[in-house]
Amino acid sequence: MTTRIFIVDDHYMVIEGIRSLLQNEKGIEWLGHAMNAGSCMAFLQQELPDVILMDINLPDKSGIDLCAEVKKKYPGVFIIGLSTFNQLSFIQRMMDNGASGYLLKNATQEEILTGISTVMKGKLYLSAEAATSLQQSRQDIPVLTRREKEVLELIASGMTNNEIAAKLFVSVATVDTHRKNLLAKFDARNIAMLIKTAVQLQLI
Amino acid sequence: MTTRIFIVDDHYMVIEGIRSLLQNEKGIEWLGHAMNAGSCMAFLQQELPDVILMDINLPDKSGIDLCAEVKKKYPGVFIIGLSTFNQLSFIQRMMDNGASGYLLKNATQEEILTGISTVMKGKLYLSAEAATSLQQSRQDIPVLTRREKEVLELIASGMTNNEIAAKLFVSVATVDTHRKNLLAKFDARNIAMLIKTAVQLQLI
DNA sequence: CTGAAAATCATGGAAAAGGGGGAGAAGGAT
DNA sequence: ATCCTTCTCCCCCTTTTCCATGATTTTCAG
Repeated sequence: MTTRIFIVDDHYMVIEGIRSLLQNEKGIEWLGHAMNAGSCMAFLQQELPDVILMDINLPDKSGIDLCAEVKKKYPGVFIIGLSTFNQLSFIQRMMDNGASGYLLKNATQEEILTGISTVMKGKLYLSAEAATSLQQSRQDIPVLTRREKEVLELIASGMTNNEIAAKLFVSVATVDTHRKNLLAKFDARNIAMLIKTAVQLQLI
Repeated sequence: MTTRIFIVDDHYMVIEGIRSLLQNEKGIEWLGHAMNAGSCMAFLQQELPDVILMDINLPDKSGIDLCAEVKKKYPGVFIIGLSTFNQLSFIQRMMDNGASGYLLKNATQEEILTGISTVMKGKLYLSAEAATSLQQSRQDIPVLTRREKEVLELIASGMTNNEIAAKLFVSVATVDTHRKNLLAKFDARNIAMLIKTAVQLQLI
């Protein structure tokens, strides 16, 4: 039984690397690649792979969103996230959206094959070396409400509470409350610390 | 005449991708790869390539620093930076340290070959699609003094002027001055905007 | 329909940042 | 020797953030 693989990554070198690593493997059929979310969705209408290797960063849409979209439309497809070591925090969100695991971009041929066969059995594949820091980061990512995200971005853009209140047509007190809640959720002492964390987690 | 290539990148998939793209090219000799700065320097003591393809992010040292180090010890080697599109601002710093050009990680085989042959002639290779945004970003990176960097990091860690002054054994007025200068250099309206920009430029 | 979560608003006070200006000392570079 | 940058320090005043505490209305899923 062969496993049909499709890859979505905007870096040609990575696509070529994986293709090269998998090309002589028995039981693996290479269906092709897409370099953005749009052409990925287009391809899936034609042909359905067993496993999709999906990068976190895509030009037109984040892999996190694309993952949710694909799983909603094609629940049977297994998705493996591709990430670099310093992107581990995003993988968690991808797995919350239905991904079955992730591979680091410095994975060896063996790890890739193990990952593919693991998720094909319906299990999760978590790279051992990274699983621990993932556990940690999982708790560290605050869950923000729609309004909080909005306020956070405006704060980061340099606006004061007054200006934000005017822009959102709410009172300053409301903005202040959101600000306070943001500080609490990020466990930050002040805005400087808040913004630093938020940018590093790419929430902004 | 063959060009001897060496690559430094901590992502195995990228190494494999480039190797695969270059392996059947005449005039290209593949010397091997390193996955960190240390083993790169070790390799260069044994054998000297004509061109090094070098990633920006390495586990033990930044490609920016490694680039300076290599060029100082082996001025004859040409270095091509490897970057993703959202890392363009760092490439400038790499080229200030002696790199002869850069390739995006979504470069095609043709672009890679063109890049290599261009730098071998002693010219700079700038990917056309990215050259413009590079020009722009070049000016946008503020040059900070040693003390300013120090203060910036402490601000980002959530400390107040008072605490920073105590930590650095200077008066609050001094810290305040640095803070003001930072705001001016980043053209930021307040700390939120400052920190956001600084983190995005990876100055923190 | 009904909780729980989210969004809204408020008061008041202490702490910190922002904005303008000025100025002396230390060090390096030419 | 002189210039320039950096680092240091000061004053005054306004704005904004931060903290504590409490409360009402919306929204939305079970």
